[in-house]
Amino acid sequence: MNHYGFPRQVRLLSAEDYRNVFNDVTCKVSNRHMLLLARESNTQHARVGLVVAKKNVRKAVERNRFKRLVRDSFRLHQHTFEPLDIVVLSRPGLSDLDNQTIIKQLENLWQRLNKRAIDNKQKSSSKPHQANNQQKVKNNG
RNA sequence: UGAGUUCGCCAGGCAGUCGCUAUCUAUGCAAGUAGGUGGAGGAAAGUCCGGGCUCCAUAGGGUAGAGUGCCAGGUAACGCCUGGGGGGUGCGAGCCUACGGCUAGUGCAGCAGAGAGUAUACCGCCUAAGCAGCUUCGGUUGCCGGUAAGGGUGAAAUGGUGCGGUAAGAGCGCACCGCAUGACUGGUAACAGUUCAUGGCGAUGGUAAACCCCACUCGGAGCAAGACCAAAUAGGGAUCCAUUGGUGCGACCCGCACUGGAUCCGGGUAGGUUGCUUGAGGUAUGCGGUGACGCAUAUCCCAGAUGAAUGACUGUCCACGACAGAACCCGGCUUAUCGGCGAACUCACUUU
Repeated sequence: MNHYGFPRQVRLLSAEDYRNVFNDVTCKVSNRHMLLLARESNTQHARVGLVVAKKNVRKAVERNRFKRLVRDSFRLHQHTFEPLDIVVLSRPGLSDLDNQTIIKQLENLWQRLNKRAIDNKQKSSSKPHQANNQQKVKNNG
């Protein structure tokens, strides 16, 4: 088993996967240039998906660059994550940053996201009533 | 050596580590794993033209509408390219050119100016026949009249120069130049001409990216085209026969299809598969052509993703790396672009 691969299992593939995340966001982390949304995954590992709007990043080259950096950063950090479905969104001004700063910011955001996910887990385990409610919502949606 | 013109080519290299994708081989029941090989551009861009391909009807006739616009050729086709002609521009190599028709018709033209299209009499020039005034009786001034040579206005004032001619002038006449028309010669043609004849030239001003006329071209929609598999949902769908009425075919008409009856049973939204890369293909050589390009032979297979691959990091070298990312595929055009290299040619200067 390769520890730092990026196969199809760790990506969000269909429109349905994305819809699930957007409809039921449990963790939300952002800075000036990007926004991360996440919810608990149905799988045993973390998965990632990308939404880069043409409005925010005008040039195709820049969009590709950002996507590649996110994928690479995720690939290298994937085993530190809780099992989450994560969507990374772009914000305006992203194309002005160089590779180094984007990677640094991503590492920071990964950590914050992970921490929040763990906090949520502890909360739900300490209050089983609330956890049941969440379970119900999931089943309905 | 410097300045410039045209054409062509390249688009950081090398090594290591970790990845992605397609494919081949090995292994495995399978998921996969290991190894090999391929993996963005000259513009992939804008979507401005032209094709292929697919469906609509097998896209046929006419009208409307749109496009193109010197000539010839190339091409699958073009609004592209090549060669040639005319015009403009540069000392030159070259570059630019929306370059059919206003002697078919209709329309348009600010300011200035007397007059701007059936041209015009403001100043000036001429005239003393007629009328009127003045008069030293010679004339002179005004009206009437002639005149487009001179001034002035304008982007533009209806051939130019010279001589004759005249009251002053005028193609009014003549010579030369220009122009037009018709021959002739050369050229496939556009067109050209130290050629000939005819015309005095207020013929025939400009504007057609003004309507328009002429010639030629064009059916529409697009890979989210279309085909197949197929949860859900709805109750229809396919084939044959018949051709009065109704509906549809996305400019309109002609025209064509469907609706009716009989027989048969599947239907098709989410999602998936396919279309999807072997092609008007590249490279080399030879032949034909001024050239665009064509033909022949040999050889090569050179991205095919689909939440969307072709990257990140480190080291190193140097000229310190621009514009920028395929999405059905080609041919162009246009726009963006750090720089580097090569070839041919032009001009200037120096040396021999």
